[in-house]
Amino acid sequence: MKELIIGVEEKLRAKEHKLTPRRELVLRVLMENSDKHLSAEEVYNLVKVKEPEVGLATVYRTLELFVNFDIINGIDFGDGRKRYEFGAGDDEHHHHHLICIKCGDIIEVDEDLLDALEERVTRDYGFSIVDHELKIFGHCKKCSGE
Amino acid sequence: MKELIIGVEEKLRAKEHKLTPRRELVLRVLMENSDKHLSAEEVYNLVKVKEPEVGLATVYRTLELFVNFDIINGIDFGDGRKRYEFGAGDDEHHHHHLICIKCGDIIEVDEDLLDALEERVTRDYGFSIVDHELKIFGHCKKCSGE
DNA sequence: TTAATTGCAAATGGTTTGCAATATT
DNA sequence: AATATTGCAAACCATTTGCAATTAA
Repeated sequence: MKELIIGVEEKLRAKEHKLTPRRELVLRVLMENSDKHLSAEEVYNLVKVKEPEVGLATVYRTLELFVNFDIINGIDFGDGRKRYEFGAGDDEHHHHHLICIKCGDIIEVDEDLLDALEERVTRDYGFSIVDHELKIFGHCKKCSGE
Repeated sequence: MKELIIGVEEKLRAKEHKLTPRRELVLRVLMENSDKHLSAEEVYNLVKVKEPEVGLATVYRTLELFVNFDIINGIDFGDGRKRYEFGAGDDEHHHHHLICIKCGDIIEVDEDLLDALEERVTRDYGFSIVDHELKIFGHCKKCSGE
């Protein structure tokens, strides 16, 4: 926990930005919910529990800042709002999402299963890959068993 | 061309909907640009060339209708608006997209390269797959050669 | 004291909706 | 006549932005 916060602080300071109390609050909420994929408004509501004075715009600006610093990244699960998760960091380790279309649960698949596919795309299409995003929709174990 | 239109008409009629002149106009624009991924507003502008009286809401409603009838599907390429393409139809044949982050070009990859991966997800996560969506971001051949 | 951060309210932009007018069955 | 479709303008909703007040270097 603590180390992560310090890590973020250093990351920001390295480019002349700071981890203000408000930003740290946002970071803490993200950390405490790293198993979820919170939307900006959900972060806002959770931040407000700790500090009711914080404005929604600040949350949006902080999330944008964190995205730009590769601390988190934003994903779109098709529900009309961006959601955030801690990024894979600099090590380019991607992960994928299984989205249950019944209960809305999101299951993370940590292994990167696309290596073979990426090779082919690179070779056959002359396309140099920077990033990818795989979403698999279906029914999770719980929801398919009924 | 003609056959596709008739096919759509039958598809709609089967569930008591009709292919009105306005809807056929939208369909024609989509067909004439099936190599692109038009947004609602782009469709609207192209429809207006043929028939300036058409309203934007009609275009949105028509696109929604076509999506519900599995004639087209909407995808989000991360540029803040939905884009549309003819669906794979009933045969469940998926395809993927390579998105050039420099020129914005979208290259379709017709083969479904995810079979092995899907098997693993089904087996290891007990997740029964309904659909998937793979977007690969990077530089296309043209843009990486400079 | 100069620049960055913040809260608020207003603006934005893609999309949806209420409603009255029009067209279809 | 009863129902579906359409255009228009207004509403919606997540997100962004202008600005004045506050805070930090």
